Amino acid sequence: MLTKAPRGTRDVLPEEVYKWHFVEDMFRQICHRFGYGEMRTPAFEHTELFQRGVGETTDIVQKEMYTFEDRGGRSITLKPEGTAPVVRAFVEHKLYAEAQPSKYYYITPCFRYERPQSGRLRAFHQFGVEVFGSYGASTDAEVIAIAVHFFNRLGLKGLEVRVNSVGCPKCRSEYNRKLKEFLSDKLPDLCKTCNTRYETNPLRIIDCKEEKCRNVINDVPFMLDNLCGECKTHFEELKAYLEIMGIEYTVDPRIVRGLDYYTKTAFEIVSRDIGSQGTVCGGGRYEGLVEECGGPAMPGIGFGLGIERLILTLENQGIGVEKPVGTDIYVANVGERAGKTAFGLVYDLRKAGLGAECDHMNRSLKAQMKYSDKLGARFTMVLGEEEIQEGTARLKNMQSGVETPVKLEVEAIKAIIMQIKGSK
RNA sequence: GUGGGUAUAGCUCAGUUGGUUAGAGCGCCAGAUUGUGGCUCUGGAGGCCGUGGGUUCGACUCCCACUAUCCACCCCA
Repeated sequence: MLTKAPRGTRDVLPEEVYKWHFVEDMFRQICHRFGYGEMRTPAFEHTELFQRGVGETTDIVQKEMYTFEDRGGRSITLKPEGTAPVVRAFVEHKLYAEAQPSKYYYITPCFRYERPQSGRLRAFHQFGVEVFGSYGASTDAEVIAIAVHFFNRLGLKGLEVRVNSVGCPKCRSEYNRKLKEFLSDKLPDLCKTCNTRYETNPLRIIDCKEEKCRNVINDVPFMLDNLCGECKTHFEELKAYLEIMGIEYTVDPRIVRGLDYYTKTAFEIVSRDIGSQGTVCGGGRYEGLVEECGGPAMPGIGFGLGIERLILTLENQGIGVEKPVGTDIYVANVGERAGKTAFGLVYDLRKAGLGAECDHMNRSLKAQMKYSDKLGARFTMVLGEEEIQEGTARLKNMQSGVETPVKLEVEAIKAIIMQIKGSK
């Protein structure tokens, strides 16, 4: 136990963390370009926020939350998703008083108690964006565009954008009635979870994967075909805006997000390269959530994007991320006095902004050379009595093997190294 | 919560119908004449064979349980 990370969690070690840096930097850059500001919220919130926000009938709230009582007797929950906390912060800081729309992005860990499998962890990470205050479908399209552009910039291929509309409270209750009517005499043919759904959330039945249910669902009326005028217009506009940007998509009337708060637009972006948990990005519009969380009646729209799934897709598509070279120069030493000199020089080089390294293991020169090679150092310099006496040494370019004489001064060494780095 | 697979060195994996000192490749460390890496060669360190029971003269090998892990369902990112 002591030496094992808890089930469903993973360590990201230095040998792969550069991939995380790469996607994080890219995501930040793109969000800033689209006019989104970063929001950081705590890893945990009051349990009630998720019960109200995510919805009592959802699997997440019913059986997947990490909930505990803190020492002050409060019920606390590790965040299972990113939207509710951002909504809470938006309301708490009265950001609705600012000029609208308000646009935010976040990078956050999330926690859900589930059976781990490929692309599914108990502690995982999400990129996300949320926009508040805009009813227009152009906003929905912009949000989708962020994700699409992000994936394109990373060089991902074969991702499919699927869009749907799940209607608003008005047309959905109408539709639910129609749906229940349609299903009323078919209940015995549905699975047991769907029989529960029939009462709690009939919309979810059309998303069921059970064989027996699918047969029934085949000619079920879709929400998409029963939208009210407003929702219908909104969906048509969304598609038009996507076309303006040249974003390819498919309409999938079966998309039903598992979070209760979605209205109108629901979408997902799916990868075929990472096994059965293929949804890399999922989101939609939520017009009642801000009010539900104690704020003014104000719409929102956003998405969550799974970072582990994203990196999995990257790897499975063979997209290499260049591993940054950390060590510009390795200073090897021969003899004890040289060891001290090298140690001091390395500190000076680091202060001057270079990645520098020296021996800590009392190794032979040969072993130090090997080590320098393993570090991937751009240059290696050997310091011995002779070099110290003369105040000059040779800088060996580890790729070409060429040695260049250089004065033992930080600026002189840096000049040569920067020349090579700059040309890369 | 349900189902299936797997568990041997740091990593990837061999391991005979159960038989005595458990192997390989990679990695790590050290050497191959004086102060120079990558290739090659030699040597070395490193295993409660996931944990606990059972069968047996004897278990890495067979049986059971537990745990972990992987994959799928479910759900979702």
